[in-house]
Amino acid sequence: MPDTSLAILLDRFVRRLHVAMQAQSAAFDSKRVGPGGAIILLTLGEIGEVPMHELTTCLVRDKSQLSRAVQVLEAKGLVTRRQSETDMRVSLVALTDEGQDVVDAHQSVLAATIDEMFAGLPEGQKVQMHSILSNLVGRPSSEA
Amino acid sequence: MPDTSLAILLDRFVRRLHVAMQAQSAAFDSKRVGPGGAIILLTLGEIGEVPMHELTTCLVRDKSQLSRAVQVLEAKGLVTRRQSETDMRVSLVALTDEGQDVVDAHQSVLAATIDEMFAGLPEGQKVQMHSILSNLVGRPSSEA
DNA sequence: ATTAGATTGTTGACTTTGTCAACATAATCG
DNA sequence: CGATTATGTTGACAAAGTCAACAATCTAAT
Repeated sequence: MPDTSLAILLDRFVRRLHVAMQAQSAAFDSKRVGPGGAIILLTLGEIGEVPMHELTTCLVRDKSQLSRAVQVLEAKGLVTRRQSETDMRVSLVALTDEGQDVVDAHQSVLAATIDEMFAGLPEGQKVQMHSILSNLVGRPSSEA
Repeated sequence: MPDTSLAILLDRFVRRLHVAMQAQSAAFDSKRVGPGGAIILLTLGEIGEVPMHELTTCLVRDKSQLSRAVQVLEAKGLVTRRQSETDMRVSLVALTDEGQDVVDAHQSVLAATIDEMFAGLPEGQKVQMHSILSNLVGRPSSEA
């Protein structure tokens, strides 16, 4: 059994989670941030105010992509940006109160959806998976 | 610790795997099928000849998306399509020999890449993750 | 101190993925 | 048979990702 199947299963799981969320999106994504905006907000909710370039390594996405996405979130009043005082280049992104509300809404639905997917299987597998993933990518692990 | 972090870690892992593969793609993706084509071919390699609609449930993607993607793969000579004899609507998709070669190439690189990502952590976590994912989405699980 | 180089973030232009509705054909079921 | 449902294709679009160029700023070497 090649590792390939792990990749396939992984893709399938992610995809299922994705469609499950999309199916409910009308009900909870009041600000219409979509999956793309949601992951940014959720990340900000976890790590607090961060410079853009740290966001790009956290989310493993191109800086241009995040630059634009954050602009949209800012326009919706969900995040703020301010210039760092020690380095004029970096702009620090943080959730607004309104952004935090969106995070809360997404979190509860997401948690429920994940719980449901894990519902049928042996206790503790969710925690186990969390632990493995945490080992895999929990740390920055930049190879630069 | 909300389940949200599981989703974030999951996204990060998938993304890392993705960029790791992309970084090597020039070296092994000789037919330029890209990630989108690759997952189709790999799936076909695992389950053999299947009707289109089964592919869509396996890959959890829109039928239109797969319809077009398969057309491209067919044009490249990597898959064949033939009409089912028992149901004139369904078209069965299967790998060609050339398609199998592409699958082999992708599999070895993918397996090596995954191995490397799991390299630092305790033995057996890869198998454990495979098992959990298999429990989660291994079966068709259509709720229709 | 000045200049060469690297870092940070933005923008432009583009490709790939994903989504949704309309449609033609074929099967199924009353 | 006729109504409905399933299968796959196409059109039209939206979202996500990629790559290169750029201005501004910091860093470090001379």
